Amino acid sequence: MINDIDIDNTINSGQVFLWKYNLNIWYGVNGDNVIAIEKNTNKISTFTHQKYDFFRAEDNITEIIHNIKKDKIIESAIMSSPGLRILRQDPFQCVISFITSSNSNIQKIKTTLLAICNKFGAEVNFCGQKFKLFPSSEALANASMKELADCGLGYRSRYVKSASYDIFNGMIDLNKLKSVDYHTAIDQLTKISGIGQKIADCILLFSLDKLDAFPLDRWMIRCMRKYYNKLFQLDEKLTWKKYEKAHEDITDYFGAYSGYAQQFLFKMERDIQSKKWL
DNA sequence: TCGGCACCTGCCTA
DNA sequence: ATAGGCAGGTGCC
Repeated sequence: MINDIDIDNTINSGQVFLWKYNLNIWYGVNGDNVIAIEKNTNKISTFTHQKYDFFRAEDNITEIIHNIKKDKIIESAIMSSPGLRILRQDPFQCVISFITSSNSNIQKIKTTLLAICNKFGAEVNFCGQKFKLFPSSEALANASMKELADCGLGYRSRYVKSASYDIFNGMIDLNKLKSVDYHTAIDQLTKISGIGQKIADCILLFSLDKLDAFPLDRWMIRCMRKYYNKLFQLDEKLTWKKYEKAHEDITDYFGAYSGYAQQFLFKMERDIQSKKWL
């Protein structure tokens, strides 16, 4: 239920970038919607009023935690971020967000995504404030390389443009990926230029309901090597095959909700290293 | 397959 | 304060 969710822990766990905090309320852009949630009361209001469980309040968190709690390490990760949830984001925004995230950092990702919204997104009024919505795939597919580069995308500009085009013209149907299994979905997503295994895992976990996705980024690889070197052997740098193998071993261990385990561990490790969030 | 390397550029740190 | 290295990877050879 919604009151079990800790908004600070959830927003500040590296899943989303277009959120800001003001006067006890968190505001976030999600596709063509803006979501406001009051801290402490967790009272939600949205721009479009559409019914959409963004915070995954309907997840049976008790069962999920019971499932993933396999050892002392994950147990302490769960304890240190109570109320942390996986979010259910707008798929297209999620795709662009994580293409943008490659070889970058949270602060810069946020700056770049804000620039993209400012340049291409529709302006709306909500809660007495102005917001820029996330642009459509059509808008970004038609953007010029210079316009995209001006947002700070750098060499990722062409990835954003071609991914937007692939999605706009229907070559990739993101919503359809919600109803296929993990492997089918990851095969489809990694066809998109600029999306490798790690970014595909993020998209699957954060927007396409694949709770068994376990993104293995630099931080998670470091984390698994630090705490789980007895259980899994993974190199600093993973080849395609080694990523697949590690992912399989890890999800065999943590189970169907491995993605939640990943999020707790990721959050814990970044907090230990005092890394900044939003 | 695997390993090595280039890559935009804003942010952070020494 | 300011220059230089680095950052939640990926594609290409």
